[in-house]
Amino acid sequence: MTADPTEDCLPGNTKVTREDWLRVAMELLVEDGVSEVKILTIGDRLGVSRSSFYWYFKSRKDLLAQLLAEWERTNTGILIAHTRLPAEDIIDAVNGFFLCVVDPAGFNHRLDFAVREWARRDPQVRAVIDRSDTARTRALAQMFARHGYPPEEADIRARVLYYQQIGYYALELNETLEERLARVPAYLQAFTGVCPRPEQVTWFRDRARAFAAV
Amino acid sequence: MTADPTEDCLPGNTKVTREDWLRVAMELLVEDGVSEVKILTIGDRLGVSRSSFYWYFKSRKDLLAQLLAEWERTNTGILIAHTRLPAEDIIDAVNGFFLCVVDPAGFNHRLDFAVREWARRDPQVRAVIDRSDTARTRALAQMFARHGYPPEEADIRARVLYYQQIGYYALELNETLEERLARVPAYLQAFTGVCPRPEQVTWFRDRARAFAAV
DNA sequence: AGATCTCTGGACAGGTATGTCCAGAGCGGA
DNA sequence: TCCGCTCTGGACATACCTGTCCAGAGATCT
Repeated sequence: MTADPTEDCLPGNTKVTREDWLRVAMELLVEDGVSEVKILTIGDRLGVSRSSFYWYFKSRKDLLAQLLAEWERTNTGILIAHTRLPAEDIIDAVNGFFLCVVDPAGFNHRLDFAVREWARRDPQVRAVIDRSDTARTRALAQMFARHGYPPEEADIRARVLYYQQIGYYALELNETLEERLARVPAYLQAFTGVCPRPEQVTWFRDRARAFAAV
Repeated sequence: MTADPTEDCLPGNTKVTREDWLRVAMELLVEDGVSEVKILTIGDRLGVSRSSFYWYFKSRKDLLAQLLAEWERTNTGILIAHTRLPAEDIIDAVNGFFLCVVDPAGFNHRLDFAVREWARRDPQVRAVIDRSDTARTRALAQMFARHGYPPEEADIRARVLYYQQIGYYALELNETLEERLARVPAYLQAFTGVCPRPEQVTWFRDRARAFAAV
């Protein structure tokens, strides 16, 4: 289904690569959750039999471990990087953080929730997530602290901001971009306690719309 | 396993009731998610064969529909009721709302997330959840509005508060009660923009600890 | 050309789920 | 007492998943 009909002349008898298996597995994880990451389903989408899978991977468990590593590398990495963008004041800093949640190439919230759901029934996955959540919250607290908030307040504001973002995505509201953008100044005020300047709101809205236009 | 050894003398050949099936199904939904709500598993826990299930229910789908209705009736009902508790000021009102998330007999966040996870792969469940989320957010906005916040600000504060709570539970942080209670004054300030009086913080902490002691 | 190495298809085994069927167990009423 | 009604156990059919095995297809190297 998703398999390119014009495959790039793979060597030998090869029809699909290990990366193909991983890519489709990740798609299924994001779209339908870990329980739907089935070797049979991926094979069907790729147009090959399951034997190919067992050539590249030891077992389904092996595949899932790769997906988890990929999640930690990308999602947590991207989020933390955005908390460290250069910023003149706290409003610009929060704007920078917001960028990664509206950027389609940034934080993948559907992947994040697929992994959280998975963790509910797998203690090892739970441990990996806990590590990421701690790192993310700390990075946000450092962001507030850099802009003059006392340690305790920086910690609380980091939690309110991070938990709220996670909560927003947990609800899967399917709001339009403009509905969200309309609330940006109010959110900035609520999260920082500071009133944003009009040009800061405009800056963020323009960047967000640019992502959507792509 | 969970079946009472001393069953209350049920009539005829009856070993378990329809309510037993529903109760254990709900336990499984809360603990392990909808994919683990299996007729075989419930039957094992009750110590009866699957035939009993098909006497009380048409199919697994039938059972799941009952569970969803039960969720909507309890979780959303309890949450909205807490937004309408009598309160002298906004701090007391938010305190009242917080009560239902620390009360073990109140809002069941594990059930809420089990249902949200379920909704990811079932559009009909999604529709039911959307209805509840809208009702919950609106009830919170009305709470802020009753205490003098202008409509737009009431809406934003409702969203920050509700999303943050959902986000907190989405992360499954497993904090201790005291860790959470230490942050209560800062949260109240962040959510309302008003500094709580010491006796208001004490009031909530005492109530929360009373629940934990049960 | 022939050997070799990589990868794939199809058959098979084993496990577990739902749903159907029917005989029969055990009270309660005529 | 015996009939009937409610509920249960166990067999059976069907489906779908993972994992194993092995023959063999197809490029590449010698």
